Amino acid sequence: MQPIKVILVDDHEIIRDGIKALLKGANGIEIVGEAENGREAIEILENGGIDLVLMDISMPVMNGIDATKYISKNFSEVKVMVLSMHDDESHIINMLKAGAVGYIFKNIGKVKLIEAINAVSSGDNFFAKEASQRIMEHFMQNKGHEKKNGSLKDIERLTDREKEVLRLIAEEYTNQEIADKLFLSPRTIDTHRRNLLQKLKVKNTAGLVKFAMKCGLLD
Amino acid sequence: MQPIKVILVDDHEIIRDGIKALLKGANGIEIVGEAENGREAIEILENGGIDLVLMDISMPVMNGIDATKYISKNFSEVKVMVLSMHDDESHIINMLKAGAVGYIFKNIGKVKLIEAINAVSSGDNFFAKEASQRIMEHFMQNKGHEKKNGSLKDIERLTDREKEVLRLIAEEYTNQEIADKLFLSPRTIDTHRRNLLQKLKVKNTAGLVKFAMKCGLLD
DNA sequence: CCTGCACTACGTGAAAACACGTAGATGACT
DNA sequence: AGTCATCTACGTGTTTTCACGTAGTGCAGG
Repeated sequence: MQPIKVILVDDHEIIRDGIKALLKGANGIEIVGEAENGREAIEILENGGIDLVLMDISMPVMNGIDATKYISKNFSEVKVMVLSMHDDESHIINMLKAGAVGYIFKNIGKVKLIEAINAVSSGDNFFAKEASQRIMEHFMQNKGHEKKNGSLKDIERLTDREKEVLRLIAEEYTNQEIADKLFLSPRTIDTHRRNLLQKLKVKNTAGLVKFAMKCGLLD
Repeated sequence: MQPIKVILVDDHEIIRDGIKALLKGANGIEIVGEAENGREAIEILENGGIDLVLMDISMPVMNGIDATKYISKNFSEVKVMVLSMHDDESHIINMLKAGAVGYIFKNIGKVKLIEAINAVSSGDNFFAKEASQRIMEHFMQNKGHEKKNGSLKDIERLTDREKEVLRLIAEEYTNQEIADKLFLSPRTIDTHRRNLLQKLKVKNTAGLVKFAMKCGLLD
């Protein structure tokens, strides 16, 4: 079997050296190049012969997300596996959307790293524990959003006054301004606002506005 | 190391026998039970001691999707890996949403099966090639939706950092929380926020969220 | 009649957002 | 060599939101 040809993309030499050390003596895996940012990685890929890219996210010049987008569009035969320190949802989901087929963390061990490389190189996906959790959270969250019925159910639980206040909040007015428009006390608007937060189970103004838009309370 | 305790859930005995044959002699994996449907599987789980369920989807009495939902809600320490013949998107996505952490096919080989079991049992995800492709398609599809109608002129004037901050604002995080996620000072987030307000010519958080939604920065 | 709901409103205090100004570091571009 | 954009961050202060509790009024339905 041909060895899997891998390049390392990370702006820290220390990290690259660490990975090289981990993979030293691993059968069937060969590190054939290194790059300090996405731009350099793409230059290497243009010469061909690469199977897999181990990609960091935050890098100067061209970050991992943009690089991965470019690679999965222009070098579809090349697999990109993310090698990151960040386990926050936005990074993980963005990399998935960009086309990454694996996501592992920099504290990974030798055995697991080799497993992961083999998995993605043969077309499977490999997501480390924390990444998996975030992906699941993302799906669960969407599951909630899917309930347009749920949203519609919620909006029916709002009173007319509350809907009116919600609309004005989404139109960027402050409580004071809303109070003036409706000839009420700002305290009253505050109360409506708090009831809205509770009824819609959101944390703040941002959540209120998102709900208002999804329910078509605005144009 | 304790062996991984697995139960097989499939309504065809021949399949169960096949898997058992594949795993015969596999170190660290022990098949400790079998069930013909989701209901039976849950009964076994109630006695405890199970690490992993290899779950078919279409079964009589209680199907794999409902069983997986129940298991991931009530036995959160138990991993569910789907062992299916179907590679269509809806089955895969539904099982993901139900809480499955792995998805493999019935034509899998011995080595890969063991790899997959080890991966999910240690908390990682494992998705076989075709499943990965469907998941990616699902993400790409969402990506397509993102680009519907939006003031594209405006969004191009935002820097990457600003877009990232804007997205997190719309996800109901406070400046402090965003700072923690991005490893920055809250002051920096405040600055980005003010620059966003100015660039987008809006008055407050509500305006920022509306813009983010219109431009599809969110799901 | 009484109960529940919607709407109104106040007190207090903490947290967050908003509004100015300023400024160092970095890298790109000319 | 100098300008510009970007990202980072601090100081100070005001306004707004958020949290928790409380409470009067009016109105509809059992």
